[in-house]
Amino acid sequence: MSIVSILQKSTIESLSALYNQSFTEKDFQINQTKPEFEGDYTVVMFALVKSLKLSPDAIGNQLGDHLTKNYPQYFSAYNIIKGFLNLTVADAYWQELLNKNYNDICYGKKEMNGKKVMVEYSSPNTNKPLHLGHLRNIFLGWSVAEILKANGYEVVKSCIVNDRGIHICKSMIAWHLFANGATPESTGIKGDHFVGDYYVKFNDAYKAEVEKLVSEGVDKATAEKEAPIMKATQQMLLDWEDGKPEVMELWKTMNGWVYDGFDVTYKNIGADFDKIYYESDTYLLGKDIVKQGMDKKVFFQKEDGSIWIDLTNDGLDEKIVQRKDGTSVYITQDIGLALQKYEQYGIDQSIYVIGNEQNYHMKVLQLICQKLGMPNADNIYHLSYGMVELTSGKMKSREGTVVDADDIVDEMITTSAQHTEELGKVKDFTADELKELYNTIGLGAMKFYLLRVDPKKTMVFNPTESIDFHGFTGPFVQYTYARIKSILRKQSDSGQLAVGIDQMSSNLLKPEKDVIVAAEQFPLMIEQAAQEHNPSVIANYVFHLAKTFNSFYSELSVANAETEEKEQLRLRISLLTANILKSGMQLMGIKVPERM
RNA sequence: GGUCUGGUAGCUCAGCUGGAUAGAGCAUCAGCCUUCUAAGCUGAGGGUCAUUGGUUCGAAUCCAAUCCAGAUCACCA
Repeated sequence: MSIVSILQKSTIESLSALYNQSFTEKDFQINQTKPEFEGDYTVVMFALVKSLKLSPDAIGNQLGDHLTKNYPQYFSAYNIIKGFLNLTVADAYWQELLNKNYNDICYGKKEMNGKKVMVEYSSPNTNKPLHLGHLRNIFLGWSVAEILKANGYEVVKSCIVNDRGIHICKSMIAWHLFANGATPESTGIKGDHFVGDYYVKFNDAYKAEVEKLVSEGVDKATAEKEAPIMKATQQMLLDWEDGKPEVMELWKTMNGWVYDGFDVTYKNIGADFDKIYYESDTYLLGKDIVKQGMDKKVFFQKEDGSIWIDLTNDGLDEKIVQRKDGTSVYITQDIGLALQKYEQYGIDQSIYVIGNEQNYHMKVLQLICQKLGMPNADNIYHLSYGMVELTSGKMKSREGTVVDADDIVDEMITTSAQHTEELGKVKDFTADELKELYNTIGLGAMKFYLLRVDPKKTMVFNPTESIDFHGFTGPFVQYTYARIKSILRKQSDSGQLAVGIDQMSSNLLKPEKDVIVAAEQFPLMIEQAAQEHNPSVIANYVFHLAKTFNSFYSELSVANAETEEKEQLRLRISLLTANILKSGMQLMGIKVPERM
């Protein structure tokens, strides 16, 4: 149990003993004591004043007295300042916490709880390579999956690949027209980029055709419809739906190139999936559901034959679920897939990592699932994240301001290599070791930068800032870890960690205690991060712990401690910190190096 | 126009289930490497928490209105 819970419980018990009144945790507030005051945790008295009809200071005195007398193993001293009861937590508590957990690499993680969650993330189109926005999505999805695992959930990581449709046909047509049989192999271009280039070529050609038509006197709307390349694309989509062999062949080949490219990127950044869905398999799902929905009178048909749902009572509009020609729309297959996920995996919760531009869509999807009575509809959760913008504004593919995922990752790794070489601390590393280190640092910087911000907020990507390795960054935390490992290596050589220190003869010094206090909060942070589906909780925490440790490191020596006992204590503090930094970073998909 | 987000230091962000003098990092300035890794540490300056009203012993935090920015409201996906 955390010290905050202990304090809550014992305060409730004390208040009941003192005043014969019962309270709950919600009746008073507990905060960490501000550094300028004496104490570790603070009970705020004001909320109790009304029901107890006593002054804040009077309650504080009686409560502080009672707590220190009856729970001496937890609270050793108190003071009252302006209605705030500041309690000093007994060294024995911190001591015990440290001794119990210092060597536990699973510290903070929970037992399996028997619940299953699916996290869907990444979900790319197969007509262009991944970009910075996908990276935020992927890192978020992966991290949330890890955080849920740490909280005891079984997690299935999934991905829906948008591999069909008019936009895919665009790059196919462009390849057909302009490639002269070129392939990724023949050009040496990575498959996803190769296909993406033809998507761009399509748009260029299309634009030129439209302009030409307009200059010939055709009005713009007609020109956009009648441009030959667009008509060819639409024909290709029909051919695809008919399963025309040569179209299917081209489609498979080009998607294959894209998947080869994606695989490389995923591997580089350490992303993976347990289940991949393809839209070409799922796009017909949901047709049965439309029928069922009609029977249940959830849906209704208009005179032209199209099928709709009326969501006006829920503050939304009417939404189409099937076109008048009987084909299904985007949301219909989503309903089908939502049900399929549940049927295949029996998941208790279904998380969708999707940008906030689809808030409306996801709200509609959940409402429809609920109205259809789908078993887990209430447990659909849209992890809605904000767009990544540049300092110059939004990324726009048409203006070529999109930051490519492979490019930015390469850049981060190159920068980490330069930086590491300048510092010259790992000159004895082999080429392979160096490569691994550069990857660890570069990717660590990248992931930390994207995960440290609250997911739901729009964030600004500043290239210069993102490759900074100082301060609130991944490399800072990695560096702190490497420093600790350096201490531990030296000490374990001399077998130091064997000696017990269950009884301390001297008090904890401030820097020592600060680190333990921070370490004690790790389990709460894992819980909070899971509740909020928010990896930035972990990023902020891990940074705070690393910072606290660095202060400790600069003020006190482990190797040359005043006494044997202090040396042991500090070794344990160091080991505990290292373990937490490692598992905390792991929750964000970031590795930590033994040396850097 | 309807709905939903957001507005905190020069910049990027914490804090938002109400509590003490609003915190970090970057940038700027001043110190600290003969002692466990200076990718570090210590300190300084920097704020009308968009604005106005309300609720409260107490508001960056809750409520209302206003201003500003963004998203969305397709028989597109």
